[in-house]
Amino acid sequence: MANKISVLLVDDHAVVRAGYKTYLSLSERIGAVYEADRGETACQVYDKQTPDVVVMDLSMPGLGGLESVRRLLVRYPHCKILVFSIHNELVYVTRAIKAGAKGYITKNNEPDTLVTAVCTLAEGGTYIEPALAQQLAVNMAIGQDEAYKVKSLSPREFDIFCLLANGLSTREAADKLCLSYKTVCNHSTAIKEKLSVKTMSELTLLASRQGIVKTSA
Amino acid sequence: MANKISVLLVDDHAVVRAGYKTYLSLSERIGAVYEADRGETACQVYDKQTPDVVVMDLSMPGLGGLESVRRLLVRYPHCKILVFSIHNELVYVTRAIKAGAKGYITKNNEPDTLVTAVCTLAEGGTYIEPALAQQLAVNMAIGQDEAYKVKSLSPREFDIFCLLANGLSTREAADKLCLSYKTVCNHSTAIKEKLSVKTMSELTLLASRQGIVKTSA
DNA sequence: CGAAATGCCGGGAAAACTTCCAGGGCTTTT
DNA sequence: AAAAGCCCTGGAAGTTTTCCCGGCATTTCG
Repeated sequence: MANKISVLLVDDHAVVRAGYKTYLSLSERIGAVYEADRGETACQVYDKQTPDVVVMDLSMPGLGGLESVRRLLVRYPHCKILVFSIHNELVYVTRAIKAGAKGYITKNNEPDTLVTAVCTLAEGGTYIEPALAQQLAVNMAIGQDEAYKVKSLSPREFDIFCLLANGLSTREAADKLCLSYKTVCNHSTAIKEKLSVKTMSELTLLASRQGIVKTSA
Repeated sequence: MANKISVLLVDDHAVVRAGYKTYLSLSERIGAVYEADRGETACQVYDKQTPDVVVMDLSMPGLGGLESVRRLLVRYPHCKILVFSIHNELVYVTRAIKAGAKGYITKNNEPDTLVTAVCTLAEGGTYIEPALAQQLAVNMAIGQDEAYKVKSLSPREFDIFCLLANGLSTREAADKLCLSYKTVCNHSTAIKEKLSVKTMSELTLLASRQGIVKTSA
């Protein structure tokens, strides 16, 4: 039997981290559980502890989960990241995988699933929630729908898409991303082209259907 | 000193419930902590245990948090519900309060805040996260009730509002209404002014929240 | 009834925005 | 090394929006 698996939990809610930690500690295969409250600090903790697996929440203030995944991988190309999110939309799954995550499960699972996934990753495998993996397959087959089109956006385009759909003006989005306003304009045109919509309203509606913007509880 | 406060935790994530429970149990004022994994079961548990306070997550599969609040209140008009959500947007707060919740706090708070809120509700009070309560007050003062603003639109403006929010371009809306496109442009400006939004996306999001456009079947 | 208010319609000029095109830098793939 | 894709930017041209204006019809009120 190998050594116990060490885990780094990244989530901005202390309460939530406590819950995960409790469950992870129940498993005999899992040893130390470190914590970080956001992407920025995750790097530092990783540096010190070099955990076997990183469990990353997607929705966090600051960098956000996806960007955190990317940055971690820049510094530690071989680190194994399991994204653990509340979102069960396929868009997020594919984004996470493309960003370099080795696994994706939602928080709706039994706690055991988290342990299983962590172990799988520790052994060098990948773990994607079965239900989602299946949907993903079906989706591939159907091919030509909105989710597919959203997936066709480049990472940068997706960022801008989210901001614009949430009501930011071209200029505000540019400021937020530290880009020229013309750049965002050009991306915006490309996005509308790829999603085959003509107006910003259509774009927002599509985003709403895809669960990328939230309009109500 | 009164009896200890009994609490019912409603959240679909077992992992998350565990975290809350741990923290709640640290307080001497809090006694039994029951759990339910969704709105449907919350009623049953409430029936058996009649807890002093219900702590309800907003985003849940099935009924969803808001609807669960309403249903609980139908059966138990005096039950004290504290909504505990990740959302810090005012929309969610107002909806929760309208649904009959006695308190609202976000998950970004220190765990102690949850305890404080639970105690306040148990004593018959209300607890709304200070930062949000302040925003809400400001919001009221300014008169930013979205529904109210929509009503302030003239009949013609409302027509145009609907068309634009549904994704039509200014020109298409003009054609549809047999108007000069300049007219629609001018109306559009007035509409945005009245609704205090800057972009078409914001306008669409508002329309979506107000149920004026439908985003999903 | 006259006057004022409000809603509706659109023109012109100026400002803002988008589109189209072109180019440079970077990384990954072949 | 070449090709391809993404990202960023700028200029020029085209389009849209804004702002300000006046005209018209209806309603309200002194």
